[in-house]
Amino acid sequence: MKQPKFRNMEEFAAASGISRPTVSKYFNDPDSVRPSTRNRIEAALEKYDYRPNMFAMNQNRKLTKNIGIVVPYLADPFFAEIARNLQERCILAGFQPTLFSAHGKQAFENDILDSLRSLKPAGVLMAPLGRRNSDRSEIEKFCKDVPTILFDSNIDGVGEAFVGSDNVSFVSQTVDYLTRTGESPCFFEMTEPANPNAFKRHDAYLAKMEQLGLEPHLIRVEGQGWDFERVGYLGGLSVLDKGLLPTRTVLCSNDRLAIGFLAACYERGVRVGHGVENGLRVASHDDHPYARYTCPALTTAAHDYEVVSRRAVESLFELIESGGSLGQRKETLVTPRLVLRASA
Amino acid sequence: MKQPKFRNMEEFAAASGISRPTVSKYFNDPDSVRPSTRNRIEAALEKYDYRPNMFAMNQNRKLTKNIGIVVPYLADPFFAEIARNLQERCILAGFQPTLFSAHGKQAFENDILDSLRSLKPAGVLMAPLGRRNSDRSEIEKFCKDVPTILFDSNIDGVGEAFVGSDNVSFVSQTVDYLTRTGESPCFFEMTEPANPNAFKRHDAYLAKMEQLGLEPHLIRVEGQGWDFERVGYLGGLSVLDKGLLPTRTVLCSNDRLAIGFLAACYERGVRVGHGVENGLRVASHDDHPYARYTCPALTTAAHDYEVVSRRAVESLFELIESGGSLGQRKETLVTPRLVLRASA
DNA sequence: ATAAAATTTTTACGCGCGATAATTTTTGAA
DNA sequence: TTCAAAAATTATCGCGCGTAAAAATTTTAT
Repeated sequence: MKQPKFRNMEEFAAASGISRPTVSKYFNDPDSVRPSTRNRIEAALEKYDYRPNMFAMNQNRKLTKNIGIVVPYLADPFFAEIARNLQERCILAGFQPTLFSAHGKQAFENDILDSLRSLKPAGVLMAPLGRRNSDRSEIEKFCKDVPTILFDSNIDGVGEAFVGSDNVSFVSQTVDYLTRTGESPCFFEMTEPANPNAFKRHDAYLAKMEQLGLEPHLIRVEGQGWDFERVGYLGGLSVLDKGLLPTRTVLCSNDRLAIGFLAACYERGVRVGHGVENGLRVASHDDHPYARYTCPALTTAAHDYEVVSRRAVESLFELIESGGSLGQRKETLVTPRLVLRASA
Repeated sequence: MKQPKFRNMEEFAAASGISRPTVSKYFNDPDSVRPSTRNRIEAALEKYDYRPNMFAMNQNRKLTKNIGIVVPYLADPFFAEIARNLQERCILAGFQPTLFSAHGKQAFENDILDSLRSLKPAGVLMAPLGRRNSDRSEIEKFCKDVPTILFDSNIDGVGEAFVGSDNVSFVSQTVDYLTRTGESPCFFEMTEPANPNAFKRHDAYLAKMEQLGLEPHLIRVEGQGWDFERVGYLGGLSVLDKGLLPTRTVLCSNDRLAIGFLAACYERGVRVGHGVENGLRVASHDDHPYARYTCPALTTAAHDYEVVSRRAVESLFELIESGGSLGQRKETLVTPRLVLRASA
């Protein structure tokens, strides 16, 4: 059984036989004290179980050990997964990450920026709602105050760096694959996407088709918000019922749309799959955690979650160590990899 | 354009013509000052844009406005959805929620408790990893220090109250429905579930079958961790290939298992659906956000997210207002509702 | 109008820790 | 052993705000 807790650092320092400023230094950075004293402090820590008051700690520190992680929509498993990854890396580096989700709404995103300011974070990792949905001027102001790395979705010139997957490569790989193995695809997308990467993929599809000397076909379905599966499902039903598919190969802008589209195909009895007689081929982008459990399993281009999150955190630490400015805004694009499954 | 920010409350108070202690009172509880002075402060707030330093604020306050929300696994859309719901409610009530995920690991869960202590939260909403996976004694100690409401998964006697869905009712409804519309189901589950509700559902299945005078059949598949879809998929393949299904009606312990199982059925060409010739019927529990996009769409019993989150937050506020103890530990079980789709 | 009640102002202290400067001790190399 | 560099100690402030008590003011009731 451990000693009753101390009321403050003074008492703990006394009990461990070290002066308070040294203990304070230790908590700020354990490596900043001599190994022998570090051991003594850690021995006392084992014995007595004391934790500094984080409010008092952060009040006067120029730089806290807090890190903010902001995602646009946490109920999207893609963001849940990458947020988990980022959090773990921050903790391992001795920081204390706090997770925020804008839940798809600009008002929340702005509220989060306010909350973040009062956290006085050493740095922020932010995946914004995107160019069209974020309040650019607010985010810009925020990035002037707080060292911020954008990830997943870029806003030109905002933040000290950007790390994300290469949307052009996503589309290029899938279109290439589909074209080589059969008919080239039409592109299934939302008319008003919530996800900003959708625009880049749209452009990349048109460019790639032009490069290949092929005629592009866009299938644009109605719907807004973040309920992509629903949009893909309803749009899919409508497209199938009206016979609007210009090709038998469909490339969806993202996996969540594809999940809905495949559900629509199943419901209408439309067969889907690579090598399926008279079947549709369906492919997509992201490698959503559920992409391998669709029917049939989804051929898609996969984010390299591991590399994206590692690079983002590395960039942030570099930024923090540099004192808040990197001089040059750096954009890192991680190359996705094609994952072949049964759907195309 | 707003004034350059003030360095502290003193300056803001001076600029707004109110004394600092009164301003302090206002930030602690806007209703504790006279309406006329409240208006004056809020007018100044509009004009000058000042926010109190949250670290200095919380340092001496006995009770902060912080609320901790802890879930076992944020990448599970069920928890993502309910966390979102809880967060919104807390914000509306003027609290500042902070979200934590244990990522399925006991060590993380314990770390979170430590972080929470130093947040000095007014209260905590916690969905623990569960009786078998949580460190009961640690959570118990924590609940003694911090007013805590458990939700989703109960640990007997721990916390001031529990709010969750009624697992018995889940199973009772699905078994009843399946039995009335055809053959009664076998029960598809994991041998070592990560999710504690699985045990309750297991027991409820056996009890229900006994009550109906029917013979229960358990199909228990190997696998551990939180990758339920994978477990359901691999287990499904194995069961189908070995012809181990005792009945043509399968009730899965939860939707994520069912998603994997349905993928296995699809891959093996096993037809599934209500009214499908020679088809399997598959049903489940939770109404996972993706349950309507499986192939076929999943018949399931649905959590009432809305009610569970509302009740949990209500209980917490009651607990906070009562000063940290309700006297009697209250357990609230919300009744799920059957959602009929194509799979059964 | 006057007394009583409610609210605000004034004044002052303390919280727990970060930070600094001056002093003393320890370390490690010559 | 000697001495300079490195580290720890002592002493002392200040941060921004909560909080408490007493005095002054405003509001409400009579």
